[in-house]
Amino acid sequence: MELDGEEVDRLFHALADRTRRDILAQAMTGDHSVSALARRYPFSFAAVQKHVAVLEKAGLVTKQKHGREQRVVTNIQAIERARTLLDHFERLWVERLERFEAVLEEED
Amino acid sequence: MELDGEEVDRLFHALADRTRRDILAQAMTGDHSVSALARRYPFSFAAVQKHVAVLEKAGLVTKQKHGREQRVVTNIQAIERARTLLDHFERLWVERLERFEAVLEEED
DNA sequence: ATAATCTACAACTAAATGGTTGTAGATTCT
DNA sequence: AGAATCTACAACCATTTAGTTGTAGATTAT
Repeated sequence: MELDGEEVDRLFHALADRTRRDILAQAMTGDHSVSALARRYPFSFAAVQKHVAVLEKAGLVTKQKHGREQRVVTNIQAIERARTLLDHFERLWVERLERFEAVLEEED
Repeated sequence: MELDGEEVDRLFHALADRTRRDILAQAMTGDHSVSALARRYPFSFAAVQKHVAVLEKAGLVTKQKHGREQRVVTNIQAIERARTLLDHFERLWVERLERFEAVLEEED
């Protein structure tokens, strides 16, 4: 598993904004159109539309057309992906600790 | 647990850069000074120093002075924190699924 | 003592980010 | 048919970001 790549950049960058995290949380709990989401924030429709686009490029959401509306649907796999990446970081740390403990064992 | 706040912004933003993720991975596997880290990248010392500062403000690393060196040490709790935040997102999604399933049960 | 190394920080630049307004095409409502 | 709604996208602006070079203070090595 690679910890580099622009895909990962986009994923964490999308999560690094309060409004986008809130939009994502909204989309997690129910289906909302872009304009329904936009009404919840003190920003223009276009601003919220851009945030959704950032989430979409990060793979965190997709859009489904329903008539004139565009429903924002979460992609739970992208969250799993982010978690897996963090797990790999943690493992590096744990493995180092284990190596350290192995050395202590030898010293006995 | 809050999913908002500038602290969280800083955390995910720090992770949203390939070089910083790599620096973090290096710091996870062993102790390195800032200049030792800087030598591994095709950037100036100052650039790497800034990346470390971003990681530090995000709480992902701390610095420990050893003589003229500054050792970069990871703070595993910050990674745990990020994982916990992602877990909360996932839970929103799962809870929604459960509500949905409960409705289906009722219909029987 | 002097030179080399490590760090901190300021000043600068180009590009990206997050917001705005405005225009225009689809779709739905009356 | 005409009005209202939803979306897409361009153009613009202010701020932040990620890089640079340069200067200066502390510490270590010769």
